[in-house]
Amino acid sequence: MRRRDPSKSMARARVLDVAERLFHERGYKAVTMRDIADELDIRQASLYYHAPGGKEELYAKVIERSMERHKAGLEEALAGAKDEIESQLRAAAEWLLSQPPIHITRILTSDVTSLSEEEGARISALAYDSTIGIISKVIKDARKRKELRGTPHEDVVANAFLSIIDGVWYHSDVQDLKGTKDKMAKDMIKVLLDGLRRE
Amino acid sequence: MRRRDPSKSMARARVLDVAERLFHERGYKAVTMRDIADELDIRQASLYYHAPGGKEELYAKVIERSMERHKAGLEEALAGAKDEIESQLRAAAEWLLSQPPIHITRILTSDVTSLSEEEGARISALAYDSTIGIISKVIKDARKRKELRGTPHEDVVANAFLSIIDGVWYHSDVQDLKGTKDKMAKDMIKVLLDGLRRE
DNA sequence: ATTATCTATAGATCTATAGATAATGC
DNA sequence: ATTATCTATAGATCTATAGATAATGC
Repeated sequence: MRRRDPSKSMARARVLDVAERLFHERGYKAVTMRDIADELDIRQASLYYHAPGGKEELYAKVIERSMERHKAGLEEALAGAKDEIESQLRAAAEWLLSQPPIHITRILTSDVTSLSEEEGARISALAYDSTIGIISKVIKDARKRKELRGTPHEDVVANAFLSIIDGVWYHSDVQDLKGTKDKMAKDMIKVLLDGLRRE
Repeated sequence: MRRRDPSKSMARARVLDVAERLFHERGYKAVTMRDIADELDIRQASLYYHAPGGKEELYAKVIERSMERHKAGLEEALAGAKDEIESQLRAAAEWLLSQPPIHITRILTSDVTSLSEEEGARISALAYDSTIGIISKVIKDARKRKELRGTPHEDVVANAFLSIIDGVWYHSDVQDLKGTKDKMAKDMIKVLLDGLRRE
């Protein structure tokens, strides 16, 4: 059984890593194949050895991998948390802050509009399921346990939660804010939860 | 005194309106001069009569105008509100929901990185001052009045507030959620404030 | 033979300019 | 003359393919 699948090689993984970082940072259209090749210190054309499907397929593969990792990471974090909303959101935040920011709103509102309709719909659904959908369910379940009041809609709360994490990343990057990202996230979760608990 | 400044004409205003809508919706790189011209039903080259400075300058002008309008809109809304945080945030939300979503995070993290360093820094500062900066000050002032507890950092809270408004736009667009945008925003503000009030 | 690069280049797209055309207003 | 378009096109950038080259592993 010869291992000849280039999808398993180290070089291939490096390509995906670099592409993922750039696509997440700047978005689909703002990243060129040359940008990715430059970071890898190879020629632009050489990139097609690892990404024979072209840019759109590379983006799709990158986002798929990233979203599957986030889905697994979030589910694992939640499995390790107590059956209680604060413990769960803290665990989710801890996972999210261990990864670069995902800018999920930009993916859903901007990036996917540059893809084919089919691919865009697929990526949208996957990105939603792996992030907003997971947190949304956590909120829903906490409401079933009567831990939280019944409003606003779970998806809006989940989106707020994820945007807050991205915001923590942004503000800890551009400003020299006292306190770590973890502290900022913890404080912000406390605010969100105290608000959600009032009836 | 002949009025010969094309910046005052109706056609010019239409160009800015269309460009603003597209740039806000998709971001700088995902919008081409042809996209804008197509929407205006003119040839791509004709666009340069109204935008002689080219794409980057058009983007800058569009964002400037949009940000100045938001700054004025927010300040006016706040001036008409009671000297009390809930009234102020509701007024700000009402203004923001009267306008298309701004996706401020995408502007700050993605769009500006495609501009020249100078222009990017200028647009970043302006976008911040006109949105996050305004709300941040509202939070700060409410803390001085002891209406809110002292944590988390105002900018993180302000960013969360604006992201929540964008999220309300997104979820009311893609889903058929019961309840209006205003109701969703009002509920979410209540949550945020109840959380911020606990000490 | 396989893996991973390279050079060269085609073709599409995108930004931008030059100069012509037509309508309107002094 | 001014305003607002148009056609034609240059030049840059971007995606993608073809085919050569070199190193490594059976």
